[in-house]
Amino acid sequence: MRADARKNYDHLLEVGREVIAEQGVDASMREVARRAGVGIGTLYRHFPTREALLETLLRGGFDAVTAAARALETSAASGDALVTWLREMVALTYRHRGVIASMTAAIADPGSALHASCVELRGSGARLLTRAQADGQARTDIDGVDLLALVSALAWLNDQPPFAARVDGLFDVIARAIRS
Amino acid sequence: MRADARKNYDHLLEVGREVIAEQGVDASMREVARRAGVGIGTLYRHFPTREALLETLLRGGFDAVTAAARALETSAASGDALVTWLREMVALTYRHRGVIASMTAAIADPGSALHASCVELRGSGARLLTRAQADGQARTDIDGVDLLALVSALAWLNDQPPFAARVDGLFDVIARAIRS
DNA sequence: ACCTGAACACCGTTCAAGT
DNA sequence: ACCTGAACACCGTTCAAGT
Repeated sequence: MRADARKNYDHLLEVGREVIAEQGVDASMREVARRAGVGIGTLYRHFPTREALLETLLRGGFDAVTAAARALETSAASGDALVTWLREMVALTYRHRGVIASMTAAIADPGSALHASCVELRGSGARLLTRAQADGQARTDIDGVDLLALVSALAWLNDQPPFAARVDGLFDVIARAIRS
Repeated sequence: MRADARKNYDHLLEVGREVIAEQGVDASMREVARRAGVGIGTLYRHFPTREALLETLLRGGFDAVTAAARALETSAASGDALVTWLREMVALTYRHRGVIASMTAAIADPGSALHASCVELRGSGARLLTRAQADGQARTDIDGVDLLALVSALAWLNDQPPFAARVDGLFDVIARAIRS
């Protein structure tokens, strides 16, 4: 990549992160280009679709949680490990408003650039769940998909102004239900 | 209202219901006008904002659930009555994809035409919860807002293709958590 | 190679002009 | 009174033209 292109690429990512932090994942691509002081065509040259920009922005955070989950797999208390994962997932979505919608869309669409990261994320939670279930630390009538659904639901609540303040308490309700 | 205006009004509502059923609450107003065979200005004359059309379309269903909840308040088993209300709420949102987002937006915005209906809906659930709590049929560390949050989360899951198939099972997880 | 911005096909909403 | 559709200010995305 040419030096000027590299500079634009990096700057677009930086500005993109800023704008998404302010306005959520539905922020306008044109707005990103404008703020980056770059033609809209330049943005689309580097990121052929808005999902492509989002993907580059979000993958890091997703993979970090997956990595953290790997570490949790060998921790002592399997029930606590599971709840810690839940908490990290909610925190992840807290950092980027609306990200959970991107995640469920990516899971549903194998063609999405975020698909692999999301499937791994789900797998990391599923392994923690299985271990907790084997230890009698989690109810056995749910699986990894249900787990992701429950954490996604909490994340969604976090994005809804009338409910955001309740998420801490609701987290406990859900966490206790999972540990039953 | 003049006869021709009345006809347009009714037809717009009918077509609007159709389009929202097909495409969810994010459907295009222009599409509604086109299908109704009417100028876009005519739609905006009758419904000054997309929320106004949505409100007219949704209020009936909301108020029906509120009315049903009133009847449940005097039913025998307070715990079962609460779960029945939960089930009706999820069914309500099942009928119109995406309606739950309109509901939380309406709750957050007192200026919304749907605000009153939604607040009443929340109140109807809160009364059923209070009664169940008094009977020892529901956990006492949640209130009406938490209840609406949980049912909204289920409704949201119902709108997400990767999770929709799991909602029945997850409903039980949540319902049991509430009755604890 | 890379950048630019006009162009295309959309959107919600407004409003001057017609009946 | 009411209807119409061009107009405005947006959007995501594409692409011919420039450097």
